[in-house]
Amino acid sequence: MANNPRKKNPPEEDSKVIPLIKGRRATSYDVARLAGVSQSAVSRCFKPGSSISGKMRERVMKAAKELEYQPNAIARGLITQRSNLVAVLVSGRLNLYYPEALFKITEELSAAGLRALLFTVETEEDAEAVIEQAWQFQVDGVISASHMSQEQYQLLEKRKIPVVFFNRYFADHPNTVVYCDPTEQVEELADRLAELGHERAALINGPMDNMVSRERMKMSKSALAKSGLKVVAEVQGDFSYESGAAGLQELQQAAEQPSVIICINDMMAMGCIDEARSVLGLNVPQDLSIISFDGIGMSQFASYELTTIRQPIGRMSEAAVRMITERVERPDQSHEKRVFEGAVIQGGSIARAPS
Amino acid sequence: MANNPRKKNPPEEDSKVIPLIKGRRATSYDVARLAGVSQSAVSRCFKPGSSISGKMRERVMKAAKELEYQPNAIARGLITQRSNLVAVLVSGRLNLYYPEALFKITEELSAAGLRALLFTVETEEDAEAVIEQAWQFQVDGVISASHMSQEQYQLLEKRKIPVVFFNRYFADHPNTVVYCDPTEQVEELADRLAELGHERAALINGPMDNMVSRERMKMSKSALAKSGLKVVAEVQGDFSYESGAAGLQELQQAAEQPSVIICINDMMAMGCIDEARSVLGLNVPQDLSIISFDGIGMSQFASYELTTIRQPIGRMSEAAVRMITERVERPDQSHEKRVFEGAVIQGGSIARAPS
DNA sequence: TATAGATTTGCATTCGAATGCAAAAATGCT
DNA sequence: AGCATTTTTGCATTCGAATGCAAATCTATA
Repeated sequence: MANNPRKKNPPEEDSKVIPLIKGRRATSYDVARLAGVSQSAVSRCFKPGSSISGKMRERVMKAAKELEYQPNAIARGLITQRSNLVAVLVSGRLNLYYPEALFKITEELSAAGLRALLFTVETEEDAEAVIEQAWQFQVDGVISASHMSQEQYQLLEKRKIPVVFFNRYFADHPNTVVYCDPTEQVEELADRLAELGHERAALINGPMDNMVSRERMKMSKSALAKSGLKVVAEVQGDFSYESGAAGLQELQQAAEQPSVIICINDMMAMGCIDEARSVLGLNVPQDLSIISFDGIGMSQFASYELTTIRQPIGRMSEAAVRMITERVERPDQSHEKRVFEGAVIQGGSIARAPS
Repeated sequence: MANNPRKKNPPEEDSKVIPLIKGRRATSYDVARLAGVSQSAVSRCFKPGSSISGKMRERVMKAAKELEYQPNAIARGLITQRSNLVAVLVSGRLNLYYPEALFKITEELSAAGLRALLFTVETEEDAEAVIEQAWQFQVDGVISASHMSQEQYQLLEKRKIPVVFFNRYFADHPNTVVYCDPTEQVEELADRLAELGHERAALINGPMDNMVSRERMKMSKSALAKSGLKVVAEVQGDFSYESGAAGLQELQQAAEQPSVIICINDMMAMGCIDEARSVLGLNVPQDLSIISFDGIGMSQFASYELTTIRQPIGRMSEAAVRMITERVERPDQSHEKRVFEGAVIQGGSIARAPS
């Protein structure tokens, strides 16, 4: 093609005027030509903080508007080595708590001038593939609210891609984390349960390969112990509504029956409540108290009104985005772990223990 | 920098060997150098269908593995004019039906070798900004499940960015659409209601600026009329749980009370049921029947067990992705509208009309 | 008005991979 | 083996914006 504005050595034939090919997207060269300035000038106009005179800016902007020019983020990314893309890894299946966080994170990223490249990750094998994809797309950072092995994390570190973990972290490895620690609130609730005369509790846990799940289980047990409640049984679910219902059924087998059940997330608590009411014919909370974790929107629907421990998702999402932008700017700064407190939502799913 | 492998006219100083700078990401040149071949060869190895001998491929791949080389999708996008990015526009706030579709769409895109660039859009002004962003990032296409004005759509068309609408379309403008048409199912349900002795229905509508909402309202009314039911009142909500509850309260003012309420989506139906039971002390379905649209996962929780019309979200998402890939390949092919039927979920939220 | 200093502008190159074309190598055929 | 084909390979250029550096213009001062 001879019609390249940047041809370096056009031996004979000189600068044919290239009409803007109909339908072709305008480039900085097109704008430059129309405004009668250099391409550099156009570039500088679109980069805040560049040295440009008012007159020039005006001329360029006028031409840019006429051609509907917007800088090509791909080309820019190539030269600046910044894609302005952040990979967001979420797990969708089981927990409605993710969408809430996801939308918030996306909005915050957007406000920070970054775009969310969304990946769904259900297993560690998924994570493997996703990490390679993210690497190919030169993402500036990763926000992970899903599965990721330590090796996978280390690979990202080695590649100098900042990672912020959302509600999970590696204890024996420095990392940047946003986290909600509901320990105090669990203790508060355990106290409250003791006051209400409860003595026997059961747990419906989440998957044991999940950190949040393990932590919540641990803190629940120790809080219960501290308040003098006994754990009479525990079963395992997978965070889903169905597994909450199934968990309650399984608990029926226990030698000693609990008067209160701690569900490791809201979704299972809802399954548990529904099963208790509609299958076992129990009244919640009169016959059986239930508490849980997360505080997702649905948990306060009138059918459930869970007494639960809310995570401040909005603030956590904000923090995650702030942390990722900071790490993108200064990759070598030290790691940080931001821990938020939970907040008890006084719902209607606990009551005095039946006598 | 003299250490550029591609320097074109290095007059005196000749090809210094450039050590791979520690930590720098490997490029196709690094791989080429290590394997002792040309950069083109490396490029061809990573492009399926290129003419490459087995021996060469092997050598290159070995070097690539050693350097952990993965092609730079940004650079590739610049030259091929394909970013492999698809903007996905969703509205998060009100309807849990979006996350379900969003995750499915993301997975399908991924399977098709495309990445989802996620944008949350709550208003048409948002859409404006989002469209510019998507344009800057050279997205190959847009899947829109949210607000978008006809002007905005035309702007995208003019820019030759294929758009697939998810559950919305412009009637007087050709466009590519995935859509669920529950007309038959509404008629089926209306018939069923008539059989159950219902005579008076009320509607809780969604926002009138929303097409799905308007269509569902219209088809509900005509189905009810056809089956001989009278619409005694209608109120407007905003798709949210709360607005369903409020809607029911508002309906209490009506001169004639309905024995069945049609909610334009599940979320409002859930609000409506909860309000009926816990505030008005009504039994659903004995005192009041309720039907709705969407068939989101929650609608089948035991507390609700909605009789609703499910959209085949999985198949719709698949179709949306297939359509976007087709339009990316052949931008000038004619528009297509894929209409899926709904499916009645026989829940427990309707019963014989009270006498 | 001349000149030093500050500011603005343009030139040329760069980022990393893809690709048309021609040269080189491999293959088939007589 | 010799020549015509076919297949591989490499060279050079391209995509679009950013930027270091030098040239050009403007401003301030004597």
